[in-house]
Amino acid sequence: MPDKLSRAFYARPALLVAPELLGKVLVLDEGGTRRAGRIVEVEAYVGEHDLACHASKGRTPRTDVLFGPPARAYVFLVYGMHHCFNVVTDEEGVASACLVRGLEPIEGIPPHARTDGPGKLCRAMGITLAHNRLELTGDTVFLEDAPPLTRRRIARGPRIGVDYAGRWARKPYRFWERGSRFVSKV
DNA sequence: TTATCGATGGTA
DNA sequence: ACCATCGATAAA
Repeated sequence: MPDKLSRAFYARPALLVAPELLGKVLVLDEGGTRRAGRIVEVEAYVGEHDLACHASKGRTPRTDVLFGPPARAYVFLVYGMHHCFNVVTDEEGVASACLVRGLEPIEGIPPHARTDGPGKLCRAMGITLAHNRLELTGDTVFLEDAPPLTRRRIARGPRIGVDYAGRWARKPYRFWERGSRFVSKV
């Protein structure tokens, strides 16, 4: 049984955590059901000054969890129907997170469910607002350790869907496993 | 109390 | 290219 990622793993800058998340295993364990997938695509949202980060709108009931301690889930709803799952990173007070955008199914995911996109993977895993703010050091939602990807297997580019964020939209804060078919289509 | 707007995805 | 659909947010 692999180790659960500790608080210390998350308590670092999002840009450092993001590429290291590749290859790690996201697990949802509820009511006797265990669903798991290997992370193949992530984006870093680095703080209040990052105009693409929800925290740039200030500390509100929604963004509060981003300002809190690391190792918590940040789940939000976009377009009224799609959930997106993030892990909160860095020290308490630094409102940063990593968005998981692609998963390679490992366990408990329905055979035809797709996991190549932030909304799709949440549907496949059964992640909803009910999981928002949960401690990733707990036993319901967490990440399991796995060997890091070699640098040559990691590709990097601008984040998706944040064109409104000006120069922040162009920063290469998206990381994915080169060649994986579970990376979101754009 | 009401209006605006998405860190998307499915269909055409 | 269009649009479904709803919570958060800001304006009124």
